[in-house]
Order: sequence, then structure tokens, then C-alpha cells
Amino acid sequence: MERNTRQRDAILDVISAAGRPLSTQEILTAGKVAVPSLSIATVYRTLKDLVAEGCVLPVKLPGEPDRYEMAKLDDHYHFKCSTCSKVFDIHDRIKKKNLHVPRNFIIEKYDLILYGQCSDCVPKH
Amino acid sequence: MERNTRQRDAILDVISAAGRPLSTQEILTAGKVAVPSLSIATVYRTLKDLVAEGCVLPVKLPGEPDRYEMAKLDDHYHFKCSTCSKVFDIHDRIKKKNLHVPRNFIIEKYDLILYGQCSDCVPKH
DNA sequence: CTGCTATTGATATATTGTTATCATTAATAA
DNA sequence: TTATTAATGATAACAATATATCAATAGCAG
Repeated sequence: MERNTRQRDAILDVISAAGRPLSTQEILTAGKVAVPSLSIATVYRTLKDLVAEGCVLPVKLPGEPDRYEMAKLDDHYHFKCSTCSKVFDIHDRIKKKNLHVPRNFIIEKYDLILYGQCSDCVPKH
Repeated sequence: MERNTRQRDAILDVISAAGRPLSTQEILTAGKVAVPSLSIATVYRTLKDLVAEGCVLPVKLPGEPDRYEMAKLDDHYHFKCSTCSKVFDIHDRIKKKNLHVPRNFIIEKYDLILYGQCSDCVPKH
């Protein structure tokens, strides 16, 4: 049967508390605070389980390894800071009527990724 | 000095004629029509040069190797067919005023990727 | 043409992110 | 508390691109 481990709890806590998608390394680093022995193998294994269970979702950005965030968040897209590389959730939607595709094309879903400076990294005047 | 080779011409011709971003394998296959001996190494090398020169741009999709298309096309985003995996250019823009980010965040650019069925793959009724 | 050498083709190697292996540890039932 | 065995930690192996190597080929100047 499945067991409740400190590692699994720590990983879920970290993702849940983050409020933004985290990389596996960020999860490892933050998880080590609660469980110093935490291994990257356990991070990957647990993420795989959590994604299979549907309570965590992978966030995919071009040319980058997946990040992870809690599922059942509202519809949203993502903003990546070009300076600190953190990814933030933007809780907003594009209206389908603003998307124009050729005749006979059917849109099933979309991914919108914004790039720029987050409030911590924007140059102060 | 730089030399003009049949391989380089073939690769540029293929990208230029495609009208959509091509994968390295697509470029290799199409390039072999003009130069049967064409090697994948030459495709990668030439693409690197063409991108450095600025006449070709890499098109990045999450979880996939780069595709390539001619630079100096109008502003556009991309549509990937979930069935045939081809990527198409959509010559359109999202208006900045339709994008909402937190206070003090600055948008430098965005990537919009649509997923769905292209006209060749949409189920005929 | 001829010679020089940039470019090519074939393939080995590097890179990066993820998964598999396996001895050890620790969660749960009894 | 003890036995059972799922889960862990450390690291090797893997997968998928992309780059480096190097002998052979082929542009181009003369």
C-alpha cells in the first residue's frame, strides 16, 4: 500500500506554498529545509505520482525543463522574468474571439507565455 | 572566406519555400531532394550560421526541438496541429492592452501557441 | 587546371533532464 | 516492539538533441 512519507509531504507543501510554478531544483532546495536528506530522485518520483494523481500539473516552457504547480487553479497563463528566471501565474484569459486562424482550422487550446521583468527585477528609476 | 555550397543553398531554399517552420528532420528530408548526400550535421551547422546571420529564426515550442523559418516575416504566432504535428504561422497579433500583468511587471515580448486541428486534419462531417 | 582550405559526411562525443537500479531506511500492521 | 516491504538516497544508465572530430570532398582564387 502507499505510505505517507515526510518527503512526500514536504514536496507537496513546497509546491502548495509557492504560488508559482517551481522547477525540480527549486522543489529540491526548498524541500531540504524540512527534510535535509531529500534526494532529486525522490523529487522526480513524487512529482510523477502527484501528476498522475492529478493534483499537480507540469508547466511547459519552450526550451526549458518542466516546472510544477498545484492543479485546480483558475485558468491562467504564465509570465517568465528574463532576469531572475522565475515564472509567475497570470490569472487572466484571452478571449477566443481575439484569436484568428485560417478557415477550417479548429483551436483546441492555447498557451500564452509572457516574457519581461517582474516587479523585483524591473530597473528602479 | 565563406563559400557558397549546394548544401547551403538547398537548405535555404527548403526553409524559404516551406511557408511554415520546419524541424531539422524535415529540412534534412526535403534538402536531400536537391543534395542526396546531405547530412544532418550539415543541417545543424548551416542552421546555426543562418540564425547567427539573422536570416533564419528558431521557433521554440514547449517540449519539442526547435523548428526554423525565415526571419523578417510579419509579427505572428504559431499553430500546431495535434494530429499531423505540423506548425503553421498565424499572421496576427494580440493587442498589448488585452494582456494584464501585475503592477510593476513589464512585458517585453510574448509567445502564443495555439493547438488544434489544421484544415487537412479536421474531421470531415 | 592546380592548390589551398573551407565545408562536408559519418560518427563519436557532449549535454541535459529524467528514469532505473539496488542496498538501506523507515512507515505501517500486527 | 517487531516484521514486512514501500519508499528513499546515491548514482548509474538512459534518451534526445546538438556539437565536435577528422578524413575526404569540392569551392574558388590564381
